[in-house]
Amino acid sequence: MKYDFLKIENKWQKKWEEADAFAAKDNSSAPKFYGLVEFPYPSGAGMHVGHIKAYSGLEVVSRKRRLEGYNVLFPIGFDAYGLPTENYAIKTGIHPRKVTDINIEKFTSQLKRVGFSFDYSRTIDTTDDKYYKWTQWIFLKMFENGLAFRDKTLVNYCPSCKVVLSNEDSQGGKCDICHSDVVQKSKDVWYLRITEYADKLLQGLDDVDYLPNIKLQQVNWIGKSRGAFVNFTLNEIGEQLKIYTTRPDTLFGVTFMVMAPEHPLLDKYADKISNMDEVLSYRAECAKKTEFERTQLVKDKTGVKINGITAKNPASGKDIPIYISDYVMMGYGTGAIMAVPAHDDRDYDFAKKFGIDIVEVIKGGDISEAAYTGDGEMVNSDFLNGMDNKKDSIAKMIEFLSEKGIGEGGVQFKMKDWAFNRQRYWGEPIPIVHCEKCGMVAVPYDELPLRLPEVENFEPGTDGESPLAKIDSYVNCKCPKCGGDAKRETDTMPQWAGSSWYFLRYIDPNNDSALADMEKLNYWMPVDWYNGGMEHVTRHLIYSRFWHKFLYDIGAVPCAEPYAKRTAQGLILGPDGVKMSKSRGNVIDPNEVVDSLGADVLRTYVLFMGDYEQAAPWSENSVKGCKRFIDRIWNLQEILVDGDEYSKELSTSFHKTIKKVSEDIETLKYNTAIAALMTLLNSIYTKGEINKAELKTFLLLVNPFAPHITEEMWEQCGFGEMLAKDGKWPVYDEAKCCDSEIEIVVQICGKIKAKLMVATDASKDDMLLAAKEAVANELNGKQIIKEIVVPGKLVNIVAK
RNA sequence: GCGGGUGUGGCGGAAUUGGCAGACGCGCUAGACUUAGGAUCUAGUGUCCCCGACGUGCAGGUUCAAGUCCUGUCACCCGCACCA
Repeated sequence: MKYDFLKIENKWQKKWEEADAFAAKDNSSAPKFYGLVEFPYPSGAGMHVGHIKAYSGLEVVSRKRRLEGYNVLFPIGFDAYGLPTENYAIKTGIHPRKVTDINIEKFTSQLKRVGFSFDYSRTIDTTDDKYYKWTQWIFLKMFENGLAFRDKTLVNYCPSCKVVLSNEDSQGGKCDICHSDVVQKSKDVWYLRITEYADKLLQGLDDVDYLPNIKLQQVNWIGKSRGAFVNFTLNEIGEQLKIYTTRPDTLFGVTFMVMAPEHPLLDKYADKISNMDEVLSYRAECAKKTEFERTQLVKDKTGVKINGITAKNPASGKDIPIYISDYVMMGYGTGAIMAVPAHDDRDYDFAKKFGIDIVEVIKGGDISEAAYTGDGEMVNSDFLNGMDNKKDSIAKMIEFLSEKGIGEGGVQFKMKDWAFNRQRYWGEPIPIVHCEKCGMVAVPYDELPLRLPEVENFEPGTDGESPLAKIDSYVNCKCPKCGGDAKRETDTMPQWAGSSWYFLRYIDPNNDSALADMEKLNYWMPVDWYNGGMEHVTRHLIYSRFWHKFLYDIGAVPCAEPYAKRTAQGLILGPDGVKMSKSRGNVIDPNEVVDSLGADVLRTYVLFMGDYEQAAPWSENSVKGCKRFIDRIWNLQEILVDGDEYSKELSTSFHKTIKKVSEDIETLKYNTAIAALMTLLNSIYTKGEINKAELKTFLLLVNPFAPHITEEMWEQCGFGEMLAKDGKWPVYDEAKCCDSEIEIVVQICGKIKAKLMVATDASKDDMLLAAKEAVANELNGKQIIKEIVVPGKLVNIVAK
């Protein structure tokens, strides 16, 4: 009888739903497992095969855990605020709320058709006011604690999307949404002081089990460096110019200084600078450059010498010139540097171009040719001379600076504060009121959620103003503090807000008095295993860890780190080996695969196609292999015989496979787990029959990958009503994992000469004896020099 | 430039501590069944000068034994990028 996958998959999806088969229990004494997958943005295009792969990994783990007796929380939700929906609304005039609801419904039905065992009763939607009430609550807590603040600074601005972008959203100088060039613009923006948590975010990595490359990316992103802050006296005005350096050992080699073009000291002492007009025009030129242009012109240094102000090298006492150049950024360190051309490539290029002295202070290179950035013995450095630059001179110099009161050791981070507002409609309203008398005032907690008002026109203003600014009834309000006339903040939060704490809400999705109940948090947190895309490792993952650490500090959550373990899946490429994209026309629609081959085949294939963590191309042919696998499982019913224990012939294979599959699922090696199941299936067909005990185990092992067919066969064979309810994950006996006899290889000088069977527990001597007998002819007349015996593997005889 | 990763048949990919390279799947070849086969089943399938030799990007090295360890080198991919 042919396997009617459409009918049977539908049948079990309904049964699971009716039986609430995958609901997590809140008051359970069973051990818990919290598996988390990155919740999707419900785009109009519907699900992508990438989603299937991302969810299938932990889906398999979750199903296995349930069979092992765990109380499993495996939830799903929707990260529904964001630009695509808003842009669609602008284009079509359909309200984003409506678009979002339609898309969520579409996604949900697609997820269910794949048979994912999510607990749908806990589904959350970040745009639901019951949810964003708590997003706003967290924001207010941060505001209260001085972590949310407003500042006028240069921001990354996308002229096309008309929004301010965070550094994370404008990597490479391109807008993350529309990919046009980002420009620098001075604007009043909201920031979250994530830098305050830089050290905690770094240290926390020691306590979690993330893939090494994920950790590393976070470490690099946080970018901690050790060095020193040094004050250089400006001769003509007596003021100090503070710099940051990681190389205090080279202080004697400082022959000039460079300030960022935007440095505020320039404006303060404009009257002392004789060529201020030149300075201003250079500054204007830099502001016009996009981030992209600034990084493109890496080689060619530009700058202007500041006439009228010089600095004093605090070590050598020499007077040195000051320049401005856009190779120094206002956003890192202090916005000014000490330049050591002999030992820094950039300073070297600049000095060569502007004809500045180059003084060697570390031996080892040829500074007439290039900067020497290696280590070596200190020279031309007074009290440091003769020392090793790495070992002693840094400490010595910092000591010298502290004594003189002109500097101290310190650290810097590459990570910047998080620009936390967007001039857009479809986002969480920032619950702040601007009052002329009281300044910025928080909306009282009991007025949350501050609901997003209805608007006619979602288009942002040309001046980068939020659409909310056009709604007088929203903007004009009373100050919660003094009761006087005030205006509401009209910017909204960025998309990353709602996703920064969603995993907490799954634990208690309907709570109206707290973001989640503490007792439940205590039971479920932390997330035991979080899987998602590599692309979120520097943004979402850092942001959410930051929020969580803050919530921990104010006592709202019970643990310091949200995710105990984090993994990432590789991309599914198009059949042409290139990243799937609509424009390339190489997109595979998971729904079509479900329709034509079935959900079990789709699920199995995305895990079988290659290394889970590596990118792999979709293959229309290969997927058929998984279809055959599923069909062959169905046909096992034709060779089913009675029997309540494993047959002699297959016992070892079963124990081995249970072991292999159990272990591989825990280490993301789904491809080899499935391969082992295929191998076992082949052995069964070779034998020609399978007994009930064997089939039961086989169905259980396959169930996490292909739940529908295994449920159906479970029922038909009378093993029980529902595998998901009454199945128990099979156990193996280590002692039964190997046969009594094993094949070993006999080598002479490393070349294979024979293969033979020996008892698994044969001694080294027995093995050697058997081996010598097997290759007696070859050894004739030769002198044996060495004999190597590896139990259970091989015998190698070295002979001349 | 810096950091990380990957190079294995026609393809996707397997290979505990160094111990039979190519598991499993696709594709391909031949056969069976069939009105038919893009269904199913059976057998075969790294290469070549095929009783033997050669084979894991390339060149060396260590070892009884190297895909795995060491040195050098090339190519591709990803992340960051004038971070002082």
